Order: sequence, then structure tokens, then C-alpha cells
Amino acid sequence: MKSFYLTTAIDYVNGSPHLGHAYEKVLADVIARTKRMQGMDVFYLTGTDEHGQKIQQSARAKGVATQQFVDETAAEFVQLAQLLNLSNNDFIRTTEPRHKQVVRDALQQLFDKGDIYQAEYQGFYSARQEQFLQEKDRQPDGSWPEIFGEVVEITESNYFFKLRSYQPWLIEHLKANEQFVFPAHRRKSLLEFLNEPLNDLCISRPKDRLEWGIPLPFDENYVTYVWFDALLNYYSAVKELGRWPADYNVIGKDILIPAHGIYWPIMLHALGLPPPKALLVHGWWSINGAKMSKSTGNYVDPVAFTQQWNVDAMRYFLVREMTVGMDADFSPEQFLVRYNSELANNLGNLVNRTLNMTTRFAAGVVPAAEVTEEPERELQALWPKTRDEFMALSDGFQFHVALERAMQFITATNAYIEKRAPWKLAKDPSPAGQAQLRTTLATIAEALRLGSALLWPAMPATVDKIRSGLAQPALAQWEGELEWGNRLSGAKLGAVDILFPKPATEKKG
RNA sequence: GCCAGAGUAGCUCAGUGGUAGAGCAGGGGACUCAUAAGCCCUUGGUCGGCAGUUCAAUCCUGCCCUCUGGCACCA
Repeated sequence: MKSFYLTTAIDYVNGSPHLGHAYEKVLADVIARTKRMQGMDVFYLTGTDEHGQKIQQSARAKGVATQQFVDETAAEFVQLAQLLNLSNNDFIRTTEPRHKQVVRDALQQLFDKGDIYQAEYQGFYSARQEQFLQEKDRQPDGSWPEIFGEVVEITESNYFFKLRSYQPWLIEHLKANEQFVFPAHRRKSLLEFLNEPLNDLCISRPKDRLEWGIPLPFDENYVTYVWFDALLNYYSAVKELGRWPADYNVIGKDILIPAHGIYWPIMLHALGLPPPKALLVHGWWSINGAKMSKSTGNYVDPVAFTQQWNVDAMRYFLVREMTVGMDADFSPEQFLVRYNSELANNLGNLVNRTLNMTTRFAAGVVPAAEVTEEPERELQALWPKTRDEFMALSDGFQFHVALERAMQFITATNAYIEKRAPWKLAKDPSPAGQAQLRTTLATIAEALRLGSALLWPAMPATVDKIRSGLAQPALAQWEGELEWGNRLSGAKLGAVDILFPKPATEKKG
């Protein structure tokens, strides 16, 4: 069985999850479930990034122990994963011993190898912000902004990783592997960035400035810089499982350069490990057409929103609305449009009328199809076309179009019902009419079984509910499930609650 | 400023070197199994602008305009 390993970025537990976090996890989950449906042995990793100065500061500001602070915030992300029905195989936290050990081993290895050296770093330091400043932080007149307080030039000793010496290798790797970054234009911008010489990466922080981190194994007076620590999670989680390298590291566009596009492949290469096979870089969500911002209230709480509606509706919307790699806009109005027209009216209603008619006209048992005439031929011909296009689009991460295609098949099934008008056939006592009626009911049920199977990665719980109504087991994989046939003949259909109930009032509230 | 992306029907987006497409919204109609859902028909665009290549460009090339994002650590 082909194995497939993908990861999400691990979330920094300095604040609560927002819509972007939810999206990335759902996107990765849809990919993971798609690959499982295709018969692959998938390992899906997500987790939290828990070290660093901001976290230490936030914990102090809140007056709680740092460990307690990260435990509490990490719990929110674990809950989000559960709420979104993610199929992750593991959830790694960078404060776990299993991770810390891998980081320390990696640092020691690089140190022994001579890829890490100690040097003096000179710069302007703001004690109030506890950070080094850069020239771009200066105001036009050369002074430092008030928020930094007193700024002094200091010299500090730190450890540096020889990033620059691997720059030629990275450039070669990017040129030789066009699929290393998706979408393609991100690879170009990465190469652009590499036109300039890299600086070596400072990978330590003195303990008297920052103690919330992983101590350097070769100098306990320092802790590890948070990015160096965090990136290794993708490896530390599966080191013992032998699953490295990842097929995809799924990340947001903001952390491609320099973290995932430069630090990460070079770190791995220096350690003698292969880089990930590819980085999948997604875009950002705006809210109501504007940048999301908690302070202005232009914000959607993914937890509250999901609970208010329905997990699968949320998952469907996120994947249906955004083109992977591009930005998209989230608004309650647009959500409602998709929810009503595609989920409730098209899919949900098809499920409902199928079960109703089978109950009413065939005592709840799916009949065998007996005739194949123009309406059947048309729908049956559309199926393999839909399925094949859906697969190709999914493989290319074009989920927004793939889902539209699947929905078009659902629409075609609704149209088929109108052509056959089973409610009229039910009043036709002739043998031919009755045969057409039985055929119609069989055809609808089969089309629903097939069409819904495509929707499983995006809406697993919903699809399994539909399948339960069709007396089918939960879907395990697509193999053998996507060919038109008559396996539902004789199936005693069960009841299914309204899948996507309409909101009480359609006006926005 | 530099780099990248986007610019196609009211909205969200597909798409192709050869007389422009879908969904939603809008208009009309027939039906009733169904979540007043679904189905059929339909209004609507000089495919950002200019020039070029070509028998032919929305799709190729060049220039320009507008919007968005990034420019070193926030998905």
C-alpha cells in the first residue's frame, strides 16, 4: 500500500484559533481523507507550537505558569480538531519530551558537524519589547518609536546555523524539483528571494532573556530559537515510524519565506535527511471583504460558527469557496447562499425525496432497475464523466471545482426525477408504467449512493448518514464503490433526519 | 519602489488560438415525491485598456491601468 504523510503547520498557542487555522486543518483533512479513499496508507499530523518569547510574555501577563498557559491554549486547538472532525493520526505539542529530544539530538549533530558556531551579535535592543530592532523599525528621522522605550546598542553572544553555506544546494533543489512548491508561482518567489545571499540563522536565545524553550545540548545557558524548534515537529512525530519525508507540508503563504521554504529544507539537508517532497501553500481568508481583525470586530469564531451550523456545512464551505493557493472571502451571507442552494435544496432535498418516494411507492425497499431508456442512459453516462473529472480535479487540489462537479451530478439526479415523475408513474397501473416506476426509484438511489461517495472527504459524517439511509455501511474507500450497478436492489431504507435544516429566518441576524 | 497574484454576465468563479460558460441572484412557465424544495425556459458580458504576432486572440507577445498580497519570521 502506498504510504502518504501530510502535515499542517502547528499553531502558535499564543491566542485562540481563528478561521485561518480551521481552514488549514480542514483542507489537510480533505486531502488526507481523499488519499485514504484512494487506498493509501495515510498519516495526518497536526499540533501546536508552544515555545518562544511571546508565549512566555502572554503567560506572565496573565499571571499563570507558562506550562499551564500552553496547556490551556493547546486544549483549545485539540478541541477545534475534534469539533472539525479531523482525521489526524497524531497531535504533536512541541513541549512534549519526544519532540524536545529530537530537537536536542539534531542540534548536537549539527554542532558536532561544525554547522553551528558561536559568534557575537551586535544590534539595537529594546528592553521593553525584549527584542532586537532592525533598521526598518526606525522612524524617518532616525529615532526609535515610543513603543520600544529605551533602545540601547548591545553585543550578545549567540549560536548561528550555517544557512548560507547550503544556499547553492537549495537553489539547485528548487530548480530540479518544480513540484516542490504548490502553487507554482510560490516557487518562483522563493527563488527570487534566494537571489540575495542568506544570512546565517541565529538559533539561540540567552536564558536570561528567554527561558521558555529547549536548552541547547552543548550550552545550557541558551534555549533554542522557536522556529528551529517548531519546524522539526514534522520529523520528530514520525521519526520512529519511518514515515519521513512528508509528501506535503501544508502551510499558509505567510510562513513559506523564509521558514518553510528556506530554513526547513536546509536544516533537513544538513542533518542528512531528505526535504519534504512538497510544500502546499494556501491563501488567506478575509472576512466580509476586509482583513480579519479581532480589534475591529471583523472576525469569525470558527468554533462558535461551526457549532451554530453544522460541521460538514462548515467544512464544505471552506473547501468549496477557496481556490487552494489563492485568497478568499468569508461572509455569513455567502455561507448562507451555499448552505441553502447547494447543501439544503440540492443535496439534502434529494436525500429527503428519495427516501420519501421509496417509502411511499415501494414500501421502503429499493426495487431492481428493469428498463434502460433515454433518461437512464443520460444519467448513467454522466456518472463516469463526473467521477473521472472529480478525481483529476482532486488530485490537482482543485477541490472547489471538484465539489461543483459533484453537485452538478446531484442536480442532474434531481432533473432525472422530474423527467420520470414517479408520482405520475405511481398512478399508472400498466406493467410498463410500473416497471418504469421501479426503475426510477432504483436509479435515484444508485445515483445518490454514487454522487454522495464523492463528497465523503469534505463531509464524511453527512455522507455516512446518507449511506446509512441507503442501508450501506460507512465508506471505507472508493475502490469498488464508484461503479454504477444494482447493489441497492432489495435494500430496506432507513430514516434520515433533515441533513441541512433551513434557518428559522432567512434574514441575517 | 521591487516581486507576485488577480482583473470574464449584478455576485462568486470556470474556460479555450477559431462566432463566450457554470452556479447564485433577476424574469417567465409547467408540476407536486420533497426542507414553499426541485425542474424547464429566459434577461444579462465590446472576456481591464492600447498595440503587435496570426487567416483568426478573451486565451500568445509588449506596454499601460486598477485591485490585492508579500518584501524576513501572525493559517
